[in-house]
Amino acid sequence: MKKDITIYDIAKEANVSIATVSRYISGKSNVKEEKKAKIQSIIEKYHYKPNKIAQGLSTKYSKTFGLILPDIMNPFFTKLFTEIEKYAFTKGYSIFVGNTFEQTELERYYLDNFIERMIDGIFYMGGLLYNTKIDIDNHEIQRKKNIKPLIFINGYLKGINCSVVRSDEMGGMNQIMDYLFQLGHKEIGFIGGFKGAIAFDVKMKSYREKLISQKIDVNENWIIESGYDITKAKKAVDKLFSQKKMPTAIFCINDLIAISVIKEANNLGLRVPEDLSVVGFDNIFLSGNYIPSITTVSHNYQELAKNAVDLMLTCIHNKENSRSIVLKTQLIERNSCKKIS
Amino acid sequence: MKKDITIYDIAKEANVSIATVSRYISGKSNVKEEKKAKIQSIIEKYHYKPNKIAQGLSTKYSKTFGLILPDIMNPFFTKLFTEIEKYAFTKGYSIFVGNTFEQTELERYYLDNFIERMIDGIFYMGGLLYNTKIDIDNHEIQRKKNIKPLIFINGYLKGINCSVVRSDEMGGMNQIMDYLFQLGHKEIGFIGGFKGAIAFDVKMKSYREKLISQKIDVNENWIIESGYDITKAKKAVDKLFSQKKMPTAIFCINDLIAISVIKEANNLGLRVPEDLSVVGFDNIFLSGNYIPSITTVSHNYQELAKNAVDLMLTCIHNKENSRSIVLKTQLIERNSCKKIS
DNA sequence: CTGAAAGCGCTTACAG
DNA sequence: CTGAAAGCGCTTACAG
Repeated sequence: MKKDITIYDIAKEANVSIATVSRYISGKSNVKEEKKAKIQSIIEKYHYKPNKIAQGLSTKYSKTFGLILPDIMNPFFTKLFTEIEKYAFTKGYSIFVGNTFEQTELERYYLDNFIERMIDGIFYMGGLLYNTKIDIDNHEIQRKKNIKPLIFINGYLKGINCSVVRSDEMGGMNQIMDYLFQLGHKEIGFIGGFKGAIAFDVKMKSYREKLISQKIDVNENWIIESGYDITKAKKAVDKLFSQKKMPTAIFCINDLIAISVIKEANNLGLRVPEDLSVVGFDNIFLSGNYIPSITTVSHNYQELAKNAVDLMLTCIHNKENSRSIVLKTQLIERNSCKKIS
Repeated sequence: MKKDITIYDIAKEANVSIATVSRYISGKSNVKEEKKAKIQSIIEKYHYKPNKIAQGLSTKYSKTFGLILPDIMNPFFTKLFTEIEKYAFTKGYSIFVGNTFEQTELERYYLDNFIERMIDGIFYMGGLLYNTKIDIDNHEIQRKKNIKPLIFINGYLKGINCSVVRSDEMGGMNQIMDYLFQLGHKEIGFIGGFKGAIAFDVKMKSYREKLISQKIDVNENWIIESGYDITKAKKAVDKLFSQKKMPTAIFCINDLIAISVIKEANNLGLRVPEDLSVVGFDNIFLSGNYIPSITTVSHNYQELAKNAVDLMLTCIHNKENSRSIVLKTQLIERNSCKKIS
């Protein structure tokens, strides 16, 4: 563990001031050509890298973002994280992720931790968003938002005026419903999520409106709020399957739940799509590799990430007012649904 | 974006020096009770949080770790990351992840980035480990290792003397082979990975030794090195399936490949396990939810993470010499293998 | 184009 | 138990 070499060492050996070295490295000011060459060679000689912590303290920008999400084991979030991380990296930013496991408590810790670490902005994609008791915490987030730019991805908190970048989940859900109608389904179940979370509410709204538009009664027994976690879905499925009358198709709030539904149907001797049609949401990389492959709605992950980061960057530098960016979704038709008569 | 409040503001209002505030917060020195109370109340009043960037610069410890891995979309890595992040957080550490997408180039950038960000230690679980041309880069890692503690998780680099925390993959693979033998399989294929990577070499060693111990000839046509990525497995499977003679069982280097194999078998009209037995490795959360559920070997993720972080902590503070910690694996028997006669 | 100096927000010997 | 001061490694007006 040898001593780090600093800008002083470089300056000394190059016979210039540290200011000159700093200017050369940042490229923001002109430096005489001979000096440039000299400095560069010494930098290379020692493999010198400027200390970003020191830069951060000095400039007040740490070049890091914080990312709050409820469960990075869900490939939806893993994918979004990956895309954000990849794109942010090209802009010189690194990411801290706060995996809240859907615990409000942990979310608070992370938020504080991010502030302590001088992150330049917060991407918020879950946690409280998935909690119905959000009101209590509004002021908490609100305070953070007053300190650092905060951008919601695929959701928002009531009462907080923030920029948001999101998929058109309403549109996606509408496509799913239309698709199921087109296949002849009128009896459609809805599994997963919790009331009060945007990801749920939006889809539920479409679900009800679409059914009504087809003059189909909503069967409340076919709506089961069971969260987003694959481990909790089994029970929900059993509950649905124990109904006297079963729907012919089930919409699942995400692909993980869809997998769980298909798996449990299989355990109970029902085949998908022969005996039951199932559709998911998110188009995680596994949905195409499941048996059967799962019909779902895809987000444009890359664009979501790019837009979120770009928006964050303008928020940081131009203090821009809150904006809302909505991206198209796409129905991915695969083999988990069957036409019925 | 209001002005951050600092230790100076607290000190001023409490009528003490910043040193006293600092001592109170760190808890490392005694501070008179009245002052404590006063300071505490002011801290709470302003929601003051010490700036970790400044602390880092001052103490030389940023309280962050860097984590290098090849593909966080693979639930094996997501899980390991989650466990490390969770445990490290309890110790006050945050994590930067460097997702290399198996590109040596990116790995170098991340390594440099970590150093620039003054991370206190590096967890290394992939990237170059999965690259056969590691020799070229040895000195690269070696240099980093001389700057910061570096711990390998589930692998190591030849020629680098480093601490490593790993699963007993040899033992796990032996269990798999014994299990297959016990079910009557003698014709066993091997899909995934690349020669030169530890995760592959160890399993391959067991594979060959076990076959030989049973006096079974190794059929080189049944060994297909196709990497670790689910998207690249399909071709490998097709290649194996186009053979005149097929094995009765296939070992897959990880569960993602196993999923891919089962899926492709299914596409080709073969049923698992009736027509073909398949076993994976890693016990990702999906393997129990696939159809059929997949027999695999599980790592003790939580212990792996805990041991790695604890070891890192002692490396940082006690400059301890390199150690090797090996954790037991466990065969998880599910429904992807069949007894044959 | 360049350098001396102040400042970013902390910690920690040192002296009392 | 406490404070003044130096230092961590940078950046950036300011003056030239």
